[in-house]
Amino acid sequence: MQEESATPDGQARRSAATRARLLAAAREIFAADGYQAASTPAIARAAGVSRGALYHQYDDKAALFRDVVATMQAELAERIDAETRMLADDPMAALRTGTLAFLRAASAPDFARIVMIEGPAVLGRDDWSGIDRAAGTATLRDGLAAAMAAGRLAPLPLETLATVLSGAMNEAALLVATAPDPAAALAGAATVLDAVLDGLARPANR
Amino acid sequence: MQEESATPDGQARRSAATRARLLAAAREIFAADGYQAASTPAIARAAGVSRGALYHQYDDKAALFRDVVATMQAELAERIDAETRMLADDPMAALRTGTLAFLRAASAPDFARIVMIEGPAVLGRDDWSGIDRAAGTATLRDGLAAAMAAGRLAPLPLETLATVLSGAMNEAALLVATAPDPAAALAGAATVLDAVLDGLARPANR
DNA sequence: GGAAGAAACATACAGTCTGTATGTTTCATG
DNA sequence: CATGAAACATACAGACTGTATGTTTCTTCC
Repeated sequence: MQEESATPDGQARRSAATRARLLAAAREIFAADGYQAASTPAIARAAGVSRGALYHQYDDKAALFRDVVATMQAELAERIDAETRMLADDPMAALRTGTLAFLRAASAPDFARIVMIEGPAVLGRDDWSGIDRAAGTATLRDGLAAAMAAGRLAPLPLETLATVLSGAMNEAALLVATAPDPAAALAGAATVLDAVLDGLARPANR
Repeated sequence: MQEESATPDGQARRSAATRARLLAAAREIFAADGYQAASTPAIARAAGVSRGALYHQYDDKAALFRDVVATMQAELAERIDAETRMLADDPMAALRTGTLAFLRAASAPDFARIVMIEGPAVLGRDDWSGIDRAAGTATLRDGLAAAMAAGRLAPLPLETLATVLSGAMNEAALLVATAPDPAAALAGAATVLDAVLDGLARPANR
């Protein structure tokens, strides 16, 4: 039933393999050099394919970058989902756990630079928001909706709240990513974000 | 005693004039096309100077962009300062007023794109944070420190709190900037941000 | 007031990159 | 196995950035 590990032989497999090589190489080079300084010759060389193969698989450099961003966002969402799935009955606990999981994953240097710093600039704010809403913020929005429905969270416009909190969490992750002492920074960021959530929380019986 | 309007004649005035022309032209073109697509030939042409003049005044394209960002940040900080200066005795009111002033100013399309979206990507996160800390976030941090000192705000690590709230406010401004109904979006964003601040507030007598 | 030096500006050039156009190999299919 | 298409490789045109070199304008000092 799985479609990924089924190793579809032939051209499909060939294409998938080069795309995978390009994705891995691009991710590394984009993270190290930034979008603008990452040249397509360098990426193709690192991937072990020609530049022609790159332009056959992707419309342009931005499309390759977009695929990298979408892949990383999907990986992150999956990871957070896995950590919060078992907490469906306690929405506030799920939010707190999800926040911590997000901080840990999103503060990885490559994620911070590629997805959060360069993503909006390269893809444009709208396109980037679409990817983010489909992956990262979706999880957050669902969590907030659940908490609000359970009366554990102050009633506020959901989309706006999700966006604002997402911004706060992104900035916190970037802070952790560049901190000299990441562990301490992560603890501090978690404390502040928990305080923000607490401030918006409502007691269980009301 | 004024040094700006004193029209320093000669070469200093000549340089200042070309820099001003370049700044204005660059601001417009960066806002319209983005950093990457904004070519130095186009900027020089729009400013009415040669490309040589541009490279004489600035080390490279990024330095010109940096000057644009710093100028816009300084303008914003000055504007917020002016609106909150008279509220020094009520720190929470100053924070709320400042938030609204920030949302109004930072949701201008050119500010959103140049300073908030492209700034970190072009200048690098650290350099951008330095400019932001010197201008925008400084005002916020001072306001938070005052409120905390007065016991009106939950005691939290100041720098982290300022960064996190700054992220929330930036994201809110971007939301307003691209909203179909900016007035409504601004009201919603202000409501959410006020709720966040309220959640962190402490009663006056304690 | 004029000559020497520096600052501001303009032009020309080298190197690199992006995206496309054209050619070649590998695979699918009847 | 021959035909067509997909995947890949190479060659090319156009554009841009940053620098090097040349010219004009101002300053300064004798």
